[in-house]
Amino acid sequence: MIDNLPNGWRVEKLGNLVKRMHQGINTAADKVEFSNSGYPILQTKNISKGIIDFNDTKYMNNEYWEKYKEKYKPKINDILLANIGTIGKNVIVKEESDYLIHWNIFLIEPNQTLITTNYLKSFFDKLYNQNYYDLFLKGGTVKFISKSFLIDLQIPIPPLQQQEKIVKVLDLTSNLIKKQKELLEKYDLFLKSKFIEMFGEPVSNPKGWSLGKLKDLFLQVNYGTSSKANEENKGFPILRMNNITYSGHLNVSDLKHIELSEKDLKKFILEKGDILFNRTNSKELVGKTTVFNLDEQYSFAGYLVRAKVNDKADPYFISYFLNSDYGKAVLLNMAKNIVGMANINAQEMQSIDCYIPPIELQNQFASIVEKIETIKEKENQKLKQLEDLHNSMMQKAFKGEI
DNA sequence: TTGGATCCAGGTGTTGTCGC
DNA sequence: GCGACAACACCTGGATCCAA
Repeated sequence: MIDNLPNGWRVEKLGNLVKRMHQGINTAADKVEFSNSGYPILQTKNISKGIIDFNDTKYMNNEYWEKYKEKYKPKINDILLANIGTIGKNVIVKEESDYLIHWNIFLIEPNQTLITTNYLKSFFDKLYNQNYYDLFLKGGTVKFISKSFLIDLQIPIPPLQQQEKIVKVLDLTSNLIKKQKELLEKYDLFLKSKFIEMFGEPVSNPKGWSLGKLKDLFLQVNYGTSSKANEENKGFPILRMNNITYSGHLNVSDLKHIELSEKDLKKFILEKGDILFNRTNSKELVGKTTVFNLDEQYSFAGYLVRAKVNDKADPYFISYFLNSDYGKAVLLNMAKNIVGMANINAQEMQSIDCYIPPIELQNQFASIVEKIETIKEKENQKLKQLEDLHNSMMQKAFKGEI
């Protein structure tokens, strides 16, 4: 895995670079009883977003805390590494706080005279990005990485000063990625606030637009195909529920295909400007809406509803209306829970109350959306380039090439 | 067209077992 | 007895089938 390192570098096993490295408290083996208050026990899910998130933690009482705090309480500059679930996700402990870690997390205290916390974290991140851990998973139904794997993990070690330099370079590209993502989020926020600025809050209708129902704005509504999709790329790509994001964008990174007869082509092939509405999903996700705006020919699945607008409405206006806070609240309230799933049928969707601003104003909004979407596409390409650059830098960094 | 039922996959928490 | 590991259980999102 590691060869041809520059002068001054060496390869060392992780086990020789840490002061302590062990899993957290085994609540089952140690017969720890959880309680509703007391000291939090951090589990994998609490670090899976790359930060320490205390939401949805379990607690232990004072008796257990006193017994286990010495061993299982993280200190500043320790690294917490997920051992199960989102394996390899890790965070640096930056603040002193009273909590313990569950055994699904490894607590790692780097020996700062040999390796810096930031350098080790960068190395863990590189392995995670490369899916390296997947090669060494153990376990049956539930996979995990073992302590022996971590102890023997070979790490290229430059002098401390160079470790800091490498971290700085990698921080540079990861900060650029972070800023690029923030920029993209700002474009979305801009469009949401532009919608409110131009049309007013839907719930109060401060501009006094005429009122109606969504069905007043539709020319045609129909369900997608109920035929089974294939993964052999046969036929047309088919949009499914996972191709519509919660915020109302199309994501075609994961596609299946479907073969359509001549008769079904007209019925199930999308046209630019079609609205897609997710009728069946979990309660929170049902009602995801987007506008189809791609040049290629796509079909759509039966749990999506396609609506074509009449001359009173612009599809972007309706999509942003349904994806507004008001729209989401209406949809959440309307969704009927089936077993594990929720549903809003086409009739119910069309019965949603809405205001109807002049079509000229809606078109003006749509034109702004299209301009922003064009800019976002370019910014997304930049983001992809930055991510490629960051990955390439990580590869080079740990070979001593930067 | 609609929605109830079921299945599957992935993620995560809990419990059991084995070897040192 | 303890730690490491294996397996079971459960939850959730997503996909599909099928009867009405």
